[in-house]
Amino acid sequence: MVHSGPDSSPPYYDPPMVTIADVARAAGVSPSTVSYVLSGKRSISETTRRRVHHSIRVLGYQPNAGARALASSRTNVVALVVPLRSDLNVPVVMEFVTATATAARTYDHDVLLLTADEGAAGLHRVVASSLADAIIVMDVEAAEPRVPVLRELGTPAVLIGVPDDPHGLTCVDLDFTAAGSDCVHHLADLGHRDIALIGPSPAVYRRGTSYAGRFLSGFRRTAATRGVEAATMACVPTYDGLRECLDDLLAGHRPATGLVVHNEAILGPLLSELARRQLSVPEDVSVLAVCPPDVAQAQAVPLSSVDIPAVELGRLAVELAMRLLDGPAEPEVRLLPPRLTARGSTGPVVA
Amino acid sequence: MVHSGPDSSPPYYDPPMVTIADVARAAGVSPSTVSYVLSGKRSISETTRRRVHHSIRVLGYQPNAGARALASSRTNVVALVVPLRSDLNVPVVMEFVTATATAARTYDHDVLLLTADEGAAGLHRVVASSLADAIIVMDVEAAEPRVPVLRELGTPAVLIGVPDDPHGLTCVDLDFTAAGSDCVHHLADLGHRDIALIGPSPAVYRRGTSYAGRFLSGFRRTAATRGVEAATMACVPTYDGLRECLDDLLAGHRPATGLVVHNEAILGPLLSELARRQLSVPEDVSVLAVCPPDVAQAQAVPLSSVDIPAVELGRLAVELAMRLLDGPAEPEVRLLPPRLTARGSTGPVVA
DNA sequence: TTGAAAGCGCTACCAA
DNA sequence: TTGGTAGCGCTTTCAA
Repeated sequence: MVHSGPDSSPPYYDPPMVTIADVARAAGVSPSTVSYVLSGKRSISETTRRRVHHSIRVLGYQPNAGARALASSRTNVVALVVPLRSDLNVPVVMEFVTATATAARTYDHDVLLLTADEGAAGLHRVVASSLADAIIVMDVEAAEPRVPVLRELGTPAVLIGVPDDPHGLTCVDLDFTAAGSDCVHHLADLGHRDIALIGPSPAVYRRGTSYAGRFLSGFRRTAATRGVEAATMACVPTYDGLRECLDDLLAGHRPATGLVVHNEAILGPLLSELARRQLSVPEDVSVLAVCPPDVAQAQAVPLSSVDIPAVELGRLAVELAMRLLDGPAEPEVRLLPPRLTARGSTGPVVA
Repeated sequence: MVHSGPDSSPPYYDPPMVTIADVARAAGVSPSTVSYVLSGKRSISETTRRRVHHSIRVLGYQPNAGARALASSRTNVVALVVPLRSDLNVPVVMEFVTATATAARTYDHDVLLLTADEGAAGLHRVVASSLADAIIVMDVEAAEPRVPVLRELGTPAVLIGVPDDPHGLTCVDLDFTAAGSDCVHHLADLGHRDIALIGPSPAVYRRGTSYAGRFLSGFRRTAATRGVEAATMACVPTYDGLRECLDDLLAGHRPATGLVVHNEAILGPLLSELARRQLSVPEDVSVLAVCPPDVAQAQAVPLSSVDIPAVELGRLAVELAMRLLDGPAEPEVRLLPPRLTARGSTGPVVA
């Protein structure tokens, strides 16, 4: 006997597609009426609306995305360009990605994922093929090569980060300049006269990553203002890299008593290494991190930190993108004010 | 004087859309010919092909995705469902996501991002609205609630992870059972008689996350075979959680001399805490991790580890999805054999 | 308040 | 080897 029954059915068969015409027929109205019920673009009598909604539910109707995009020139998709770099803060990036996707859904949009390695060509492709209505770009550099493309594409776009020339573009970010400044103030207020910034990987600075430079300049400027001695070092995110940094920063005749760490990946190693060197936090050295709150909490010593509000930024980016889609809006650079939370890893200098 | 000039132009204007008809006209052929040149679905004379390609390049033509999807019932998009959980291994998830996106591009596909919080409804939505041709699902649980939906949708799908009943579904994953087993063998071969597994968060086990259970059972079974004493503990991924684990595992009259760590987030804290307790690795205690190689390398002590091949898995998942799209294919569960790399954190028991 | 129907840009069938 | 053209399912004008 030949195999038969449910198991011999082909693995994939097309499920019966329900169209707007099916709904219209079932509800006893015209397709255009169904369309208008869905879009709300013209007034519909209460009874008609109910009948239509009922049919939609019963038939399990879902508008065909392609057809809708073709007819309306709106895809209801936003493209999100994520960095591939591993020297970036992975958890922050991931938080951002999920926040964006979640926020997009609240506006009835989906997210198309682009990787940064496609570069400007990727942006072109997505726009020219009408795959998305708007673009959100992460990991923006100071001299961002994608910025001119974005401008000439004329597609609604939101940058996470601020390039040197944000003219005509919508950007959101944490106010890293203020963050750098706040960190210095916090430590200076506690009496520290010798502080140090342990920054991201040299590669991050080298390619002019927007936030790194801004944090650095806020840090330096305020250090000068407050008259504190401030060393700054890029730090390769490995245990050895960190060790080198510490050797430099904690040696000498005026070792740093306060460390600002703008490099999430080495927070753990830093605390281990300090412990190994018999330095206790915050008695011997204060540690102030720049990272998401949950990361700060999870360390061996809960860290005082300036939050990186990835979720808020994601939400905000989507919100601004939607505003751009709704019609011409003034380009703006929106910087969220930093929030510093003391968690016990920073304290007064012990004489 | 009223503002005028380039600056007063509206921020977004529709760029002139180039259609297949434009290309056809420019090349002096019919639209269908252009279409066939692009799809390769029928033979085209060399001269025609060249003329068409030339026009495409000159005009900068990009096929409209919506129109193409509507006409061909193929979106060239795969949906990727990512977990939102923060108790998961974020870097692994991110590696996987980027690997998937990159691999998809090599097949001329894009990736639509879905978050797991949409659940089965999200799968429904994407399929019913023809947003994607195939679905890749991460973070699969043993009694995966999305599995029945996936089966009845009949859409090509690939799971990362293996549910209890993978019947009719295509799955890829690391062979975690073998991985658990290999870890025990490695330590037993080094002479360890008392070993322990520090696993993922209790929440991960509680919801029956596929890989966690399989690793655990491989670990236990082999421990029994080899006659070694094997403790197993779930570990909340915080410093305190870890401390508790260690208190349990290293105390008693037969403390563990070998630790297998299937919890990436606590690797750093673990090493710090061991150092704090004056236990050196591997002299006093061997540590064997399950994590991506770069994470293992970056620790204070480079860790012997079983690799989690996120990139390979992403590629493979896409590859299998593409195969499913090409026509009926046998469902299969593809488990990658584990690879254990010794990096010096595991050694013989010191008597 | 509703319907009819003309496309949106592309694919793929039917002809040649 | 090529062209003509009928749709794919939807939105949106134009008319009633």
